[in-house]
Amino acid sequence: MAVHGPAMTDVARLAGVSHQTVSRVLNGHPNVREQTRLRVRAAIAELGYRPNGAARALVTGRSQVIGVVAQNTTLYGPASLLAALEQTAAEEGFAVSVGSVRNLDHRSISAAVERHLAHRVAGIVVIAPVESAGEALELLPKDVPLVTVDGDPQRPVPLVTVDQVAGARAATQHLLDAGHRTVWHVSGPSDWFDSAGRIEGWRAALLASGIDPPPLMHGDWSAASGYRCGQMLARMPEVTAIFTANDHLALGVLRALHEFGRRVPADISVVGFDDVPEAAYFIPPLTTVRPDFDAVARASLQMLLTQIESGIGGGALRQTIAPSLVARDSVAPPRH
Amino acid sequence: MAVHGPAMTDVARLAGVSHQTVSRVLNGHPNVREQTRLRVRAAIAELGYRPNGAARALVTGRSQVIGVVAQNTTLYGPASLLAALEQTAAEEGFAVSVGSVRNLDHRSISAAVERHLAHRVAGIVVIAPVESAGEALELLPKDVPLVTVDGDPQRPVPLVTVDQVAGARAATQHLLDAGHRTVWHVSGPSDWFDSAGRIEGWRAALLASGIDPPPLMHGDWSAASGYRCGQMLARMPEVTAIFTANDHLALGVLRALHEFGRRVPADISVVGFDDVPEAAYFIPPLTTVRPDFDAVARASLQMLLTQIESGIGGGALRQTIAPSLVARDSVAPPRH
DNA sequence: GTGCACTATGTGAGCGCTAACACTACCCGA
DNA sequence: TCGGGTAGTGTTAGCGCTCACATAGTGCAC
Repeated sequence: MAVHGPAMTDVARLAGVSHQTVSRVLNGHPNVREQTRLRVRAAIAELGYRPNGAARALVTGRSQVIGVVAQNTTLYGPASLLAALEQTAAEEGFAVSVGSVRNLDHRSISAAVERHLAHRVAGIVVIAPVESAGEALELLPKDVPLVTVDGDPQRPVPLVTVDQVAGARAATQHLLDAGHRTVWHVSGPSDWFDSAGRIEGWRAALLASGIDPPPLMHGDWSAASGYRCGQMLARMPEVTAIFTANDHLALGVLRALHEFGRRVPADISVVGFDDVPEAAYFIPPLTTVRPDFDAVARASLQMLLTQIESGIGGGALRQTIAPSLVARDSVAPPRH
Repeated sequence: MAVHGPAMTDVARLAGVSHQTVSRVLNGHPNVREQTRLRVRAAIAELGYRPNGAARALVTGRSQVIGVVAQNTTLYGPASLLAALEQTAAEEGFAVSVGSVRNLDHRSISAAVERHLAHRVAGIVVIAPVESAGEALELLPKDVPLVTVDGDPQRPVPLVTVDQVAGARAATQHLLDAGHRTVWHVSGPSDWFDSAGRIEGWRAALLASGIDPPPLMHGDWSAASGYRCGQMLARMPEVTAIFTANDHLALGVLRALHEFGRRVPADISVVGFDDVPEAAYFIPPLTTVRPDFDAVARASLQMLLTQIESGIGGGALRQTIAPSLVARDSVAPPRH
């Protein structure tokens, strides 16, 4: 099938040069006469020549592909990150190959990475938001450029992450500033670093104001679990402010409060995290924390490219992206 | 950098056979003695040998990679589709390379496809929900396996699509069955086939009941546009039933209705489309239409693999996946 | 002019693999 | 007994490209 397109030698013949000169033009080498360069380009255009990435990958040992390992690319955060990563990579001339995994356990991660290595990817980005992923990463070959996103801050692996702690602190402080005596927290799954960071920031903000944190409510990112937690919180008259670990949890909480007749923000204020596009259209519009996924993508790709170019695998760089608070209508002072 | 791993010859040497025998074992060829096969496998395991995909792609002219072209992989539909596609492809031993594009115009699509072709992908899946994408596809080389998802039903290109018409008809009929005199529709962007199909289904259901369709409200998939349309609909006392082209539009509509004091479903019933995970936690829980993304992914991959194996590029197959209605609390009979 | 740096281009090898074919046993029926 | 299949394996030739090196041409100091 597939009539093989023209190869470099065909271009060379048409342009009246050697294949090597064509290669030089393609790779932007100096020491090619302007006139020759033009002739080669013309031949490329005329033949519709397209360089064969596989051949290049074979000889250089690296393809212009970046492998991404992620778990649930349907969630808003991972999906945004993936899209941003792809966009940024494309600008740098890299393609992105996705290897999604069902679980972020040792075996799954290793298998996904192996698959990427078989294709000789130039580097790998692992979106590894849970504890179990960390172990796998340390056992990986050290000679392949690797960056983790939202991974374990404790591990000696290059890491780019949203500053969960700062974001959560800002959210909590925002509620305290509005006059609330304390802030309740509906968290994400306990094994996610994102959750842990948000819990930590929430706790820190309260402690900094001399407030003893109230009991933590555990959710799992889903609106369903937010709803369940919301049903409990709605029945507690002393609750006036809730910070949820993401917007979907907030949605569930909002509905539970609505059902119990607790008005937001008149009776209870709510702050979310993520700023999903719909957050502005919740009832009421949700005040939330917006992580900058583009910045995360740019930073991780930059880190990866540095490794690729310098030929280093696995330094221990670290970069943190500060999120910003987006104030909407779901926060108001408490009524006494 | 990257210490090159062992090659096939290394395995061959260790196993005491020729590299060709190793190749045969790897590719599951017959005519290899069981004992030899075992010896080779042992050598592979001992060396941690991993076949070089680039070399294979070079010689066969096709890599074990499927390219996907999509626009906005942050939207729930495309994201789900992409994830499902990746999952299914992995099961078949294929990797998925994403090439997202900003616009679905001729040039962008072609460029993305070109990028995939440069990597000699085995096949391409284009998620091409708008008119302008169609043109680009017809001009593509005919010798590369290609499947479009949610594309133009009119074009002679293999296509897998959700049955938008049937879904919309079911949604509309569901509202009529509840006793509503007519159903208003907030549509998606007019250049999307998904929109067109949903409009068609809505119209067909009304006409089948002898109802003259009311004016169409144009949205753009976003909650923001749903909100704007909702503000108009909320002020029209005769409106008792609304079908929105997706759940996010419904969310915007719900908020607008809420602000105007129109209760859902007591005063107005609403039905969405997509069944995003949060739909069950809208206020009230949203009745909606659920497309089966997994089925779409499976069907398109199957179609692609058939082409790849048979060496045919571009037949004109067509497959339609029926969506299902998910009834929740946002629909009730009208009050007289 | 000779030597030498420097630019512009060509030549040859080989990356790791598969496809085509060659070769060696061995078994079988005539 | 011998021709001819067939299972199991080896040999060779590239796929299209980059890298290292070889070669020609140019400018310039001595």
